[in-house]
Amino acid sequence: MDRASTVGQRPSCEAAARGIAMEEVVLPIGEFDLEMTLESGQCFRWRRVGERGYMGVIGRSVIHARHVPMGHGRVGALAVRVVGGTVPDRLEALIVHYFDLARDYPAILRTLRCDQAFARVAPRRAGIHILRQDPFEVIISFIVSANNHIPRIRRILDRLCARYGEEIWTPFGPMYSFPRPEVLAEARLSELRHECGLGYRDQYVRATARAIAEDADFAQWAEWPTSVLRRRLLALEGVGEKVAECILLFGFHRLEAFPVDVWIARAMRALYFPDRMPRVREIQACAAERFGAYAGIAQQYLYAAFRSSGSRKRQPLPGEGAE
DNA sequence: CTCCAGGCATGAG
DNA sequence: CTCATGCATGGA
Repeated sequence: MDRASTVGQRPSCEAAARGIAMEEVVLPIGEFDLEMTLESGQCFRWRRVGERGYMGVIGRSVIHARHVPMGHGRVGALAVRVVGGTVPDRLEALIVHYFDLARDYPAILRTLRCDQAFARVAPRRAGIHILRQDPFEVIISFIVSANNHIPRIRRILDRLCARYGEEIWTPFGPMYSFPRPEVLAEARLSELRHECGLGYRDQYVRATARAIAEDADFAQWAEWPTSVLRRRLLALEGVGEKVAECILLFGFHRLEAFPVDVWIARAMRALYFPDRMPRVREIQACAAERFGAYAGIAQQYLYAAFRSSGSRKRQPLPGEGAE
């Protein structure tokens, strides 16, 4: 039978049209931990498939990635294939770039661990990488993240993509690209608010989408110095201090950016300000001094350590528990 | 029921 | 400049 006819209305879905027998690319990954990275709160749209697998959208490609443990060695590998959408020319290069696999995270972690307080609570293994996500997706995602729970952020973004993104067929069901700025710019507020569940953030999302859609220079933002870019981000509706840092770190790969949320404030207080709650400015100055150009990576390890250990109530700090 | 979530915009002092 | 308050929503 004619396979292509089943997706005839969507000629762009080459991977789907050819079935899922796409070749699998296997990459060495060192200490990289796919699960920790994808569950670290920097991205919201990857979803678990099976035991060790994850599926997500990178650009117009749907990627399935799974961790492959290697024999008796400590390090494993990453098995990746395209299961929908556009087939990239060089899948391996795309994956190395997206997961930042070429960077020496273990060396960075060793440097960060020179700080004794950090070393006490940080993991020994550099499992979490900073992804190279699409800037616009990160901007909208973290506007949505403000004063919100991660599970709900996920649901809101899923609905946003299903409604305004483009459908990409996969054997696991439909996936969606992230909506383009021009599309969100035209969205109806009531639809954003009630159908997508954005609540009072409806206006922030649309206004920001409009600002970016109308800014012919947006593609150049990635070339701007961090301080200039930070200013520009803060001018977007719904983007404050914390969200701007998240966008710098997760959307523009500025590894010195240091988002301070409630968890990081608790962590930094516990580590460096035991007898008082410092201001955000102090926390950032402290982070810049101690973690320098890789403050953002330190932040991710701190966030992971404190978020997972925290169930609302007073808790022993990670590291001061069982010793 | 209340409280909180990877905060922000706004207005008062 | 700093500080307090309201805010949509839904899970705990």
